[in-house]
Amino acid sequence: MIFTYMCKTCGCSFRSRDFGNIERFVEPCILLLLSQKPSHGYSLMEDLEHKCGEKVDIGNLYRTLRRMEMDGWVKSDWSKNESGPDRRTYTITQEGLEFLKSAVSSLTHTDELIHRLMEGYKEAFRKEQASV
Amino acid sequence: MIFTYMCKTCGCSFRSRDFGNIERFVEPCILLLLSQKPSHGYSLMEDLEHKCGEKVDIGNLYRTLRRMEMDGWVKSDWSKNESGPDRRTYTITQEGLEFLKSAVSSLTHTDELIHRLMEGYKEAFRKEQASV
DNA sequence: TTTAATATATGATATTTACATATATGTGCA
DNA sequence: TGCACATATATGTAAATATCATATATTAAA
Repeated sequence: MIFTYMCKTCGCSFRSRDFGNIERFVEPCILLLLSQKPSHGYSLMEDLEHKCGEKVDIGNLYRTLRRMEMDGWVKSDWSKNESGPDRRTYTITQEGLEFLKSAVSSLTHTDELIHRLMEGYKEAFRKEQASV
Repeated sequence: MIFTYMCKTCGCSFRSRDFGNIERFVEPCILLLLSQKPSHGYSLMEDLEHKCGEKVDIGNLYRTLRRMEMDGWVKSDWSKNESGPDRRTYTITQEGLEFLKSAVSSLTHTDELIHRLMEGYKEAFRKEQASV
């Protein structure tokens, strides 16, 4: 999800990610899915979209999973697949469960910051909203 | 706000930003403050912490303000200061007000994704929470 | 005169994301 | 057989963003 800006000084257009993205938000989403049952990258891609509302770049997802294994939050093993290429199946670890818990806690704080901004916005633009 | 990870394969430690950060979240916070009255970088730094709960790196803040001016969301003028160095005073523009509105809208979506994750977490770990 | 607070700015580096591309297996079909 | 397509994993490159350090200058206070 990207959108385009126009530079005011030289007129060139440039691209940026859509506003509101939480850095590495996909990681607790992956961990929550894996806490229910082990899975592999391609399947997680579909579940992330349908169950978590997260459209992810598949290349990024595979790199993220390898990094999460480096971090000790998941571990992986190859599993045979009769109806297609073999799969690298990921399982959540105790450390992964602990990070998931701390991530939910951090997101509570993020949520508070969002609400603080939205409340301030509502208060500042109350009259304009009333007139609409 | 940063925290430290330990690499599981080589034992090296490395640093990352704290979890839960929203990319460029400081920008709508700045715009909301400027929608109330024009201000300058150093003063915004203090207001961002006390009114918005956002501790910002001052170097990053000045660079962000210059970028926001490039984007057309604010404009700046130098103003004399008898009790210290002169200040670059920023004023919000109509485009800035429009971006603030769209940012609040995007953050509503971000908020939904956070709540979706937190609800899923609560449901998955209900028993553990009950036993604590 | 030296220190601290105020005030703005940039250089270097690390991290994360976006987009493109490479590789390989199994299924269906013409 | 040859081809397209879905499945499946992975990496190369570049852009965007954040972190940390540092530079510069003014005013006031110790």
